[in-house]
Amino acid sequence: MENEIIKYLSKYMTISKEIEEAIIEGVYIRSYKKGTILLAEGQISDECYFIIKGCIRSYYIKDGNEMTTDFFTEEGSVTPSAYGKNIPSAYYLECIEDTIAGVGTPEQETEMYQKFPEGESLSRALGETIIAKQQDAFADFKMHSPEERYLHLQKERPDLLQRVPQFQLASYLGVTPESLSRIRKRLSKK
Amino acid sequence: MENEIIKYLSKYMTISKEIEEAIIEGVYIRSYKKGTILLAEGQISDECYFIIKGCIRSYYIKDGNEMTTDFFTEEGSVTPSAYGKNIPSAYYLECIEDTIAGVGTPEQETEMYQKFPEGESLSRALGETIIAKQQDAFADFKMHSPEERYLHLQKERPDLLQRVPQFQLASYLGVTPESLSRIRKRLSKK
DNA sequence: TTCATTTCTTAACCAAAGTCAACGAAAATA
DNA sequence: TATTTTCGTTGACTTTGGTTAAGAAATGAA
Repeated sequence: MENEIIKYLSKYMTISKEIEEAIIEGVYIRSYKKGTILLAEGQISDECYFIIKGCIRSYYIKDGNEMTTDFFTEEGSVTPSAYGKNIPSAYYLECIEDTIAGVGTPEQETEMYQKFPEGESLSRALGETIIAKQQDAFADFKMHSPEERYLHLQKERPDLLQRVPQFQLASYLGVTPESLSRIRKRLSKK
Repeated sequence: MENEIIKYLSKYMTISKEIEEAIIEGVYIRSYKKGTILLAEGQISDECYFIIKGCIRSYYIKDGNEMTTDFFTEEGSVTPSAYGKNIPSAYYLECIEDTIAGVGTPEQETEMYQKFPEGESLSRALGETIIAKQQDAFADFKMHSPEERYLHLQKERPDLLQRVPQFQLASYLGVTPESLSRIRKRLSKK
């Protein structure tokens, strides 16, 4: 299980044996039932997750409606924006499938940084990559119509169309469930 | 001038006298004429900016049209997503006003990290803050109609409505210039 | 200042998305 | 399994935004 985490991190920098061991020691593995709320709006967040198996959804609640902002699946990491900051979270994190994840805490992170300062470079590099990806995703969103966004999702993350309820995909794509249904109908006729 | 940078960074962590001096030594101040392209699509980016005075716009070009993704003004920092990564930039950076900025380079940064490892914590903290802000902005965008987004902009960054051409605001808001014109007309009648 | 270019506004038309409501299908739960 | 709730689809209607085109206003350059 921990190997998955090392594999993931290796994409961003060379992981020494020592760091590898520190990570394996520090991170603990947990499993959650489908429907588990990992973080609720207003809560202080003190955990971040690395998904080994399953799917986590992040969403806001606006006017009583859920507004899905992202889906995280295998090999994805979820760091709540309020993580370790002692400020209440603006959004929810929910396991929409039975999920197994590596769980990290600020304490464990700080401890690791003290032992291995290189860890901080890693976090920084990872953070920069996330920023770049988010910028691209946002620009892409603005540049395309809902229909184009659906097609793009179909191409890039076809698994989501299978494993995620449609009304959650709808808000993720920035349309109503009715619209998404119509988009799918329109596309199936081509 | 350098004081502005220190003031900005102080929001995110305590800056010791030593770091302060290192920053002042390392960062150099430049001024750019309105219209200067700081970074073009396809270019390798090796500079990041801290705006002391002026305005920088980031935009993609899609089907020959400019697609504005952000405006950075006084006390804002601009780190191209490809900064220091040796990969070509996906977007442009342009000064849309005469601009004075502090300029940082990867070399200078690395040098600073070696002298002051705390600098890395600072970068990390700053990066996390940027990620959180981006997430919120993206969620907000999806949650609101173009009209609501315009009102929000009017409330949060009223200066932009004055200093930025409307067609650039339009793509930033995710609508055509014609639509933005109509939205403004609609709102003026209330 | 004058001329040319760019930007903003308006109008007409069309396509797409939002809204409201109804109904059947699927899934969760007792 | 039966019952209840949630989810997905469809239809009718309204609102909004995209497109195209034209002209007015502002901007910048000669």
